[in-house]
Amino acid sequence: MVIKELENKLKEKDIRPTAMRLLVLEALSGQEAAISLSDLEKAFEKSDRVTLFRTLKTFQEKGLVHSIDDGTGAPKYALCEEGCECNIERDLHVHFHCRVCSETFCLPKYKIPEIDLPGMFIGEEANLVVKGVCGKCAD
Amino acid sequence: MVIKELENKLKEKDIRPTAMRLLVLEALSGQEAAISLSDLEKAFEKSDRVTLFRTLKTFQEKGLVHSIDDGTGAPKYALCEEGCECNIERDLHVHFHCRVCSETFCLPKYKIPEIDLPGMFIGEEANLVVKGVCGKCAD
DNA sequence: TTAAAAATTGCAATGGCTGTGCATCGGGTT
DNA sequence: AACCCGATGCACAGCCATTGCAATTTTTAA
Repeated sequence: MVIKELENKLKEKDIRPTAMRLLVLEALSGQEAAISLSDLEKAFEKSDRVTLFRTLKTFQEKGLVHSIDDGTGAPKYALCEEGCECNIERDLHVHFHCRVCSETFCLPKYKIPEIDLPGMFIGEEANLVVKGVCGKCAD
Repeated sequence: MVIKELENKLKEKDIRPTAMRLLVLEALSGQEAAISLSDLEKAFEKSDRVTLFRTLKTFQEKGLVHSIDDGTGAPKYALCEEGCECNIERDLHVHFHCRVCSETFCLPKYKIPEIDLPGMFIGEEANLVVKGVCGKCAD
Protein backbone atom coordinates (compact mmCIF):
# COMPACT_ATOMS: atom_id res chain seq x y z
CA MET A 1 0.00 0.00 0.00
CA VAL A 2 1.36 3.35 -1.00
CA ILE A 3 0.28 5.18 2.11
CA LYS A 4 2.27 2.73 4.16
CA GLU A 5 5.39 3.53 2.21
CA LEU A 6 4.94 7.22 2.79
CA GLU A 7 4.31 6.60 6.46
CA ASN A 8 7.48 4.60 6.76
CA LYS A 9 9.43 7.28 5.01
CA LEU A 10 8.27 9.75 7.63
CA LYS A 11 8.90 7.42 10.54
CA GLU A 12 12.39 6.71 9.29
CA LYS A 13 13.13 10.37 9.67
CA ASP A 14 11.46 10.56 13.03
CA ILE A 15 8.50 12.58 11.81
CA ARG A 16 5.04 11.79 13.12
CA PRO A 17 2.92 10.81 10.16
CA THR A 18 -0.12 13.03 10.17
CA ALA A 19 -2.63 13.29 7.36
CA MET A 20 -1.28 16.67 6.34
CA ARG A 21 2.28 15.45 6.21
CA LEU A 22 1.40 12.39 4.20
CA LEU A 23 -0.32 14.55 1.64
CA VAL A 24 2.59 16.94 1.42
CA LEU A 25 5.06 14.10 1.10
CA GLU A 26 2.94 12.56 -1.60
CA ALA A 27 2.87 15.84 -3.48
CA LEU A 28 6.62 16.15 -3.23
CA SER A 29 7.13 12.59 -4.39
CA GLY A 30 5.04 13.13 -7.48
CA GLN A 31 7.04 16.16 -8.55
CA GLU A 32 10.14 16.03 -10.64
CA ALA A 33 10.88 19.68 -10.02
CA ALA A 34 11.28 21.45 -6.73
CA ILE A 35 8.21 23.28 -5.54
CA SER A 36 7.67 26.42 -3.54
CA LEU A 37 5.39 27.03 -0.62
CA SER A 38 3.01 28.86 -2.92
CA ASP A 39 2.91 25.92 -5.30
CA LEU A 40 1.95 23.71 -2.41
CA GLU A 41 -0.70 26.12 -1.30
CA LYS A 42 -2.30 26.03 -4.72
CA ALA A 43 -2.33 22.25 -4.66
CA PHE A 44 -3.97 22.19 -1.23
CA GLU A 45 -6.49 24.96 -1.34
CA LYS A 46 -8.22 23.65 1.71
CA SER A 47 -5.25 23.89 3.99
CA ASP A 48 -3.53 26.75 5.66
CA ARG A 49 -0.41 28.33 4.35
CA VAL A 50 1.28 28.35 7.71
CA THR A 51 0.68 24.69 8.28
CA LEU A 52 2.30 23.90 4.97
CA PHE A 53 5.12 26.24 5.85
CA ARG A 54 5.71 24.48 9.13
CA THR A 55 5.38 21.08 7.55
CA LEU A 56 8.13 21.92 5.11
CA LYS A 57 10.21 23.37 7.90
CA THR A 58 9.85 20.16 9.87
CA PHE A 59 10.74 18.07 6.85
CA GLN A 60 13.79 20.19 6.32
CA GLU A 61 14.95 19.97 9.92
CA LYS A 62 14.59 16.22 9.83
CA GLY A 63 16.53 15.93 6.61
CA LEU A 64 13.69 14.75 4.42
CA VAL A 65 13.77 17.68 2.05
CA HIS A 66 16.24 20.42 1.25
CA SER A 67 15.49 23.94 0.22
CA ILE A 68 16.85 25.69 -2.82
CA ASP A 69 17.23 29.38 -3.35
CA ASP A 70 16.88 29.78 -7.07
CA GLY A 71 16.75 33.53 -7.02
CA THR A 72 13.03 33.86 -7.60
CA GLY A 73 12.54 35.16 -4.11
CA ALA A 74 10.62 32.15 -2.91
CA PRO A 75 12.58 29.14 -1.66
CA LYS A 76 11.77 25.86 -3.33
CA TYR A 77 11.79 22.43 -1.75
CA ALA A 78 12.76 19.03 -3.05
CA LEU A 79 12.96 15.58 -1.56
CA CYS A 80 16.44 14.52 -0.62
CA GLU A 81 17.77 11.72 -2.74
CA GLU A 82 19.42 8.61 -1.45
CA GLY A 83 22.89 10.03 -1.11
CA CYS A 84 21.80 13.56 -0.37
CA GLU A 85 24.09 15.05 2.23
CA CYS A 86 22.48 18.43 2.30
CA ASN A 87 22.23 18.51 6.07
CA ILE A 88 25.46 16.76 6.88
CA GLU A 89 27.87 18.84 4.88
CA ARG A 90 27.53 21.61 2.43
CA ASP A 91 24.87 21.28 -0.18
CA LEU A 92 26.98 20.27 -3.06
CA HIS A 93 24.76 19.72 -5.99
CA VAL A 94 23.79 22.06 -8.73
CA HIS A 95 20.28 23.32 -9.40
CA PHE A 96 18.79 24.39 -12.66
CA HIS A 97 16.13 27.04 -13.04
CA CYS A 98 14.15 27.31 -16.25
CA ARG A 99 13.28 30.87 -17.15
CA VAL A 100 10.34 29.75 -19.27
CA CYS A 101 8.37 27.45 -16.98
CA SER A 102 10.02 28.79 -13.82
CA GLU A 103 10.62 25.28 -12.58
CA THR A 104 13.68 24.34 -10.62
CA PHE A 105 15.38 20.96 -10.87
CA CYS A 106 17.94 19.21 -8.73
CA LEU A 107 20.92 17.88 -10.58
CA PRO A 108 22.26 15.55 -7.92
CA LYS A 109 24.87 14.10 -10.22
CA TYR A 110 26.41 17.50 -10.80
CA LYS A 111 28.52 18.63 -7.90
CA ILE A 112 29.73 22.12 -7.31
CA PRO A 113 33.43 22.29 -8.17
CA GLU A 114 35.83 23.29 -5.47
CA ILE A 115 36.72 26.95 -5.55
CA ASP A 116 40.11 28.11 -4.34
CA LEU A 117 39.22 31.25 -2.49
CA PRO A 118 41.60 34.07 -1.64
CA GLY A 119 43.31 33.46 1.67
CA MET A 120 41.10 35.61 3.80
CA PHE A 121 37.90 33.85 2.87
CA ILE A 122 36.82 30.61 4.50
CA GLY A 123 34.20 28.84 2.45
CA GLU A 124 31.68 26.67 4.22
CA GLU A 125 28.90 26.09 1.77
CA ALA A 126 28.05 27.02 -1.76
CA ASN A 127 24.99 27.47 -3.87
CA LEU A 128 25.13 27.21 -7.63
CA VAL A 129 22.05 27.85 -9.71
CA VAL A 130 22.27 27.62 -13.47
CA LYS A 131 19.52 29.39 -15.33
CA GLY A 132 18.33 28.71 -18.81
CA VAL A 133 15.73 26.66 -20.63
CA CYS A 134 14.78 23.12 -19.73
CA GLY A 135 14.02 20.26 -22.09
CA LYS A 136 10.25 20.62 -21.87
CA CYS A 137 10.40 24.28 -22.87
CA ALA A 138 13.13 24.05 -25.49
CA ASP A 139 11.44 22.13 -28.35
CA MET B 1 37.59 67.28 -9.09
CA VAL B 2 36.02 64.09 -7.88
CA ILE B 3 32.48 65.02 -8.74
CA LYS B 4 33.56 65.45 -12.32
CA GLU B 5 34.88 61.91 -12.40
CA LEU B 6 31.62 60.53 -11.09
CA GLU B 7 29.73 62.62 -13.61
CA ASN B 8 31.81 61.27 -16.43
CA LYS B 9 31.28 57.76 -15.26
CA LEU B 10 27.55 58.28 -15.48
CA LYS B 11 27.69 60.00 -18.85
CA GLU B 12 29.80 57.20 -20.25
CA LYS B 13 26.98 54.84 -19.50
CA ASP B 14 24.38 57.22 -20.87
CA ILE B 15 22.92 58.07 -17.50
CA ARG B 16 21.89 61.61 -16.76
CA PRO B 17 23.93 62.79 -13.80
CA THR B 18 21.53 64.02 -11.16
CA ALA B 19 22.46 64.88 -7.61
CA MET B 20 20.86 61.72 -6.30
CA ARG B 21 22.70 59.53 -8.75
CA LEU B 22 26.02 61.10 -8.01
CA LEU B 23 25.53 60.43 -4.33
CA VAL B 24 24.54 56.84 -4.91
CA LEU B 25 27.45 56.28 -7.23
CA GLU B 26 29.78 57.80 -4.67
CA ALA B 27 28.43 55.51 -1.99
CA LEU B 28 28.91 52.49 -4.20
CA SER B 29 32.42 53.53 -5.07
CA GLY B 30 33.41 53.79 -1.44
CA GLN B 31 32.22 50.30 -0.65
CA GLU B 32 34.30 47.21 -0.96
CA ALA B 33 31.31 44.94 -0.39
CA ALA B 34 28.08 44.87 -2.32
CA ILE B 35 25.24 46.73 -0.67
CA SER B 36 21.53 46.22 -0.54
CA LEU B 37 18.76 48.69 -1.06
CA SER B 38 18.21 48.81 2.68
CA ASP B 39 21.87 49.57 3.28
CA LEU B 40 21.59 52.47 0.90
CA GLU B 41 18.46 53.68 2.57
CA LYS B 42 20.24 53.81 5.91
CA ALA B 43 23.08 55.80 4.41
CA PHE B 44 20.67 58.33 2.88
CA GLU B 45 18.06 58.83 5.51
CA LYS B 46 16.81 61.92 3.82
CA SER B 47 15.93 60.24 0.59
CA ASP B 48 13.15 57.96 -0.44
CA ARG B 49 13.48 54.25 -0.70
CA VAL B 50 11.76 54.13 -4.06
CA THR B 51 14.07 56.68 -5.57
CA LEU B 52 17.06 54.67 -4.49
CA PHE B 53 15.41 51.57 -5.85
CA ARG B 54 14.86 53.19 -9.21
CA THR B 55 18.32 54.65 -9.25
CA LEU B 56 19.81 51.21 -8.78
CA LYS B 57 17.50 49.82 -11.41
CA THR B 58 18.62 52.45 -13.87
CA PHE B 59 22.26 51.78 -13.05
CA GLN B 60 21.68 48.12 -13.61
CA GLU B 61 19.94 48.57 -16.94
CA LYS B 62 22.74 50.77 -18.17
CA GLY B 63 25.38 48.30 -17.08
CA LEU B 64 26.94 50.37 -14.35
CA VAL B 65 26.19 47.97 -11.53
CA HIS B 66 25.18 44.35 -11.33
CA SER B 67 22.95 42.75 -8.79
CA ILE B 68 23.78 39.72 -6.72
CA ASP B 69 21.35 37.34 -5.16
CA ASP B 70 23.22 36.06 -2.14
CA GLY B 71 20.27 34.23 -0.68
CA THR B 72 19.51 36.76 2.04
CA GLY B 73 16.30 37.71 0.31
CA ALA B 74 17.42 41.20 -0.58
CA PRO B 75 19.45 41.66 -3.75
CA LYS B 76 22.78 43.40 -3.34
CA TYR B 77 24.42 45.72 -5.81
CA ALA B 78 28.02 46.28 -6.78
CA LEU B 79 29.79 48.44 -9.30
CA CYS B 80 30.83 46.64 -12.43
CA GLU B 81 34.57 46.35 -12.81
CA GLU B 82 36.51 47.17 -15.91
CA GLY B 83 36.07 43.86 -17.61
CA CYS B 84 32.68 43.11 -16.13
CA GLU B 85 30.50 41.53 -18.75
CA CYS B 86 27.51 41.02 -16.56
CA ASN B 87 25.09 42.52 -19.05
CA ILE B 88 26.70 41.21 -22.18
CA GLU B 89 26.93 37.55 -21.37
CA ARG B 90 26.31 35.51 -18.34
CA ASP B 91 27.49 36.84 -15.05
CA LEU B 92 30.55 34.74 -14.62
CA HIS B 93 32.17 35.69 -11.40
CA VAL B 94 31.79 34.21 -7.97
CA HIS B 95 30.39 36.01 -4.96
CA PHE B 96 31.19 35.42 -1.34
CA HIS B 97 28.76 35.95 1.49
CA CYS B 98 30.00 36.17 5.06
CA ARG B 99 27.60 34.65 7.55
CA VAL B 100 29.04 36.75 10.37
CA CYS B 101 28.96 40.30 9.05
CA SER B 102 26.43 39.48 6.31
CA GLU B 103 28.51 41.29 3.76
CA THR B 104 28.77 40.12 0.18
CA PHE B 105 31.90 40.51 -1.91
CA CYS B 106 32.57 40.22 -5.60
CA LEU B 107 35.42 37.95 -6.53
CA PRO B 108 35.90 39.11 -10.10
CA LYS B 109 38.99 37.01 -10.56
CA TYR B 110 37.12 33.84 -9.76
CA LYS B 111 35.03 32.68 -12.65
CA ILE B 112 32.28 30.13 -12.49
CA PRO B 113 33.54 26.91 -14.04
CA GLU B 114 31.71 25.56 -17.02
CA ILE B 115 29.14 22.96 -16.12
CA ASP B 116 28.32 20.22 -18.58
CA LEU B 117 24.58 19.97 -18.22
CA PRO B 118 22.47 17.00 -19.21
CA GLY B 119 21.38 17.26 -22.81
CA MET B 120 17.94 18.63 -22.23
CA PHE B 121 19.09 21.65 -20.27
CA ILE B 122 20.36 24.75 -21.98
CA GLY B 123 22.34 26.93 -19.61
CA GLU B 124 22.35 30.66 -20.15
CA GLU B 125 23.60 32.15 -16.95
CA ALA B 126 24.80 31.00 -13.59
CA ASN B 127 24.98 32.30 -10.08
CA LEU B 128 27.47 30.92 -7.62
CA VAL B 129 27.53 32.18 -4.07
CA VAL B 130 30.00 30.76 -1.62
CA LYS B 131 29.10 31.28 2.00
CA GLY B 132 31.44 31.27 4.94
CA VAL B 133 33.48 33.69 6.99
CA CYS B 134 35.42 36.61 5.60
CA GLY B 135 38.84 37.82 6.66
CA LYS B 136 37.55 40.62 8.85
CA CYS B 137 35.40 38.24 10.86
CA ALA B 138 37.79 35.32 11.03
CA ASP B 139 40.54 36.76 13.27
C1' DT C 1 14.51 84.11 -22.11
C1' DT C 2 10.47 81.77 -21.74
C1' DA C 3 7.22 78.00 -22.51
C1' DA C 4 6.47 73.26 -23.34
C1' DA C 5 8.01 68.49 -22.88
C1' DA C 6 10.33 64.90 -20.70
C1' DA C 7 12.62 62.83 -17.05
C1' DT C 8 13.31 62.44 -12.17
C1' DT C 9 11.77 62.39 -7.57
C1' DG C 10 8.77 61.72 -3.46
C1' DC C 11 4.64 60.01 -1.28
C1' DA C 12 1.05 56.64 -0.69
C1' DA C 13 -0.27 52.34 -1.25
C1' DT C 14 -0.34 47.39 -2.93
C1' DG C 15 0.97 42.63 -3.07
C1' DG C 16 3.90 38.72 -2.14
C1' DC C 17 6.50 36.45 0.94
C1' DT C 18 8.37 34.62 5.52
C1' DG C 19 7.55 34.23 10.17
C1' DT C 20 5.22 34.63 15.10
C1' DG C 21 1.49 34.39 18.88
C1' DC C 22 -2.20 32.29 20.46
C1' DA C 23 -6.23 29.54 20.81
C1' DT C 24 -8.05 25.13 19.36
C1' DC C 25 -8.08 20.42 18.04
C1' DG C 26 -6.72 15.54 18.12
C1' DG C 27 -3.96 11.53 18.92
C1' DG C 28 -1.34 8.99 22.24
C1' DT C 29 -0.18 7.93 27.13
C1' DT C 30 -0.99 6.99 31.87
C1' DA D 1 -11.53 8.94 31.21
C1' DA D 2 -8.49 12.66 32.05
C1' DC D 3 -4.29 14.53 30.66
C1' DC D 4 -0.61 16.20 27.82
C1' DC D 5 1.87 17.51 23.96
C1' DG D 6 2.29 18.11 19.33
C1' DA D 7 -0.14 19.63 15.13
C1' DT D 8 -3.25 22.75 13.12
C1' DG D 9 -5.65 27.04 11.83
C1' DC D 10 -6.49 31.99 12.25
C1' DA D 11 -4.93 36.67 12.76
C1' DC D 12 -1.44 39.47 12.40
C1' DA D 13 3.19 41.72 11.93
C1' DG D 14 7.32 42.73 9.21
C1' DC D 15 10.22 43.00 5.24
C1' DC D 16 10.76 43.47 0.55
C1' DA D 17 9.98 44.75 -4.33
C1' DT D 18 7.06 47.31 -7.23
C1' DT D 19 3.43 50.55 -9.12
C1' DG D 20 0.42 54.94 -9.66
C1' DC D 21 0.27 59.47 -9.37
C1' DA D 22 1.34 64.10 -8.40
C1' DA D 23 4.99 67.47 -7.78
C1' DT D 24 9.39 68.92 -8.97
C1' DT D 25 13.39 69.41 -11.64
C1' DT D 26 15.85 69.30 -15.85
C1' DT D 27 16.16 69.34 -20.78
C1' DT D 28 14.45 70.78 -25.21
C1' DA D 29 12.40 73.81 -28.33
C1' DA D 30 10.59 78.09 -29.70
